[in-house]
Amino acid sequence: MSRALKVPRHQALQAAMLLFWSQGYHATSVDQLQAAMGLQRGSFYYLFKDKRRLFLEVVAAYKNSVVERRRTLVQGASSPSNGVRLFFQDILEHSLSTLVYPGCLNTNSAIELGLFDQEISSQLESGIQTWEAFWVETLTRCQALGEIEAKSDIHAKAGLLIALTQGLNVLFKVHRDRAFLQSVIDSGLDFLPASSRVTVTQK
Amino acid sequence: MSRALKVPRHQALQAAMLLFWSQGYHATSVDQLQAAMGLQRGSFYYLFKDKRRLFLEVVAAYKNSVVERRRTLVQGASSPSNGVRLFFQDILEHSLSTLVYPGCLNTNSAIELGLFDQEISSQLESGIQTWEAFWVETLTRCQALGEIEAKSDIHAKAGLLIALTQGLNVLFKVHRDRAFLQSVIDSGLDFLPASSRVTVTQK
DNA sequence: ACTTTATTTGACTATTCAGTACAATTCATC
DNA sequence: GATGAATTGTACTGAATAGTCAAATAAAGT
Repeated sequence: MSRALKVPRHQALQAAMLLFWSQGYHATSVDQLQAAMGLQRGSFYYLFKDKRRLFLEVVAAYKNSVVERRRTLVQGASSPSNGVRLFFQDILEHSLSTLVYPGCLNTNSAIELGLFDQEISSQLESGIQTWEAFWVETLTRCQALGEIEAKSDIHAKAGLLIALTQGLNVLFKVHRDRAFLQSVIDSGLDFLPASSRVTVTQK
Repeated sequence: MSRALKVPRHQALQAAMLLFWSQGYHATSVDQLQAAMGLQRGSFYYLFKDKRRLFLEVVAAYKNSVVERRRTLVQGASSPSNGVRLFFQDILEHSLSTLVYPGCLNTNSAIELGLFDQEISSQLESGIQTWEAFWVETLTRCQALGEIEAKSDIHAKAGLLIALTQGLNVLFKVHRDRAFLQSVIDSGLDFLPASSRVTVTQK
């Protein structure tokens, strides 16, 4: 029964994600969203209830695409500390390659929408906490392998990685200079063993 | 000749600053601004041309109040490295004491308004660059006094301080736990001599 | 072919928004 | 206390906004 969707939901969500990412929540109108998603007014509201709900879905979609991709990148690295370095390398490449989708949709939105909406905020905050937990886990693996000192405060370092991630988003606005940004990253990661130590590969 | 202003300009600007700071640019309407500033429609536009121009003035006012205060704090410290620590201590106190004006108006706005307005963006970016230059200068003084290693990459560390500042803004959203935040700051500043080394005071 | 149900369409509403117009008011100066 | 420019109050405009609705359409099952 019934008729197929003209535009697949995931595709429409992806378009909305890019728009919110590049412009923020308030600066993005339903008209713009519609157009980018290839939907008419009615379909938009039929499919996504309203702008606010759409945004919540977009945040979830962001988690399942961008965030998951980076998580996989870290986990697939030859060692946890190389995973951390790869993560920041990926951020660097991403940011140098686009002016349009700067930083992280999650944290950008957390800053823009701080007190604006309870549900949205808590969604965004949970995204940040997820990262933090992931860093704690990754750094614990580093520690177990002796890649960082046993006495290191893992939670503090995890917080520092979050801070570095977000801090880079701001630096990118001012410097599009790879060498400089690389030096900031290296400096921030100097508690890790010197880069790309080749670890024992599996037979 | 003529009549005095009902509300002094600096006072109106201060009110506008707090509103923009807590809500961001787009989420703040002229109606709200008017009300907070104690002005009627006509006076608002008479005194501040329009919302956009007001915002530019607010950014300038922010520089002359909040930013200058912190700069003075750093410069008045017993040593440059203690100045850096004092700066982050001040940020920590500020953030723990208010939920309403989170982070830095300057960088928050840079993120919200990235591609929205050329003039505003370049104003905000110059604010970031000013800080960076200030950190370079401060760290150079540290180096001259032997507080940090001679071979340290000052520019990278300056970038790191900017990143740490901004990164904390995001962490504050999730953790209002002094001990944790303090540990992140300490961890980020561990290239400085251990805190509050009492330096030779002037006679 | 007909019915059912999901989707699409585009016109419509009501509200909020930034910004304007201009008359009324105030007050330092003459 | 009259003058006139600087300030204020308020009603207005037009554009953009988010969101609604009901009729039109397409597919799938009977």
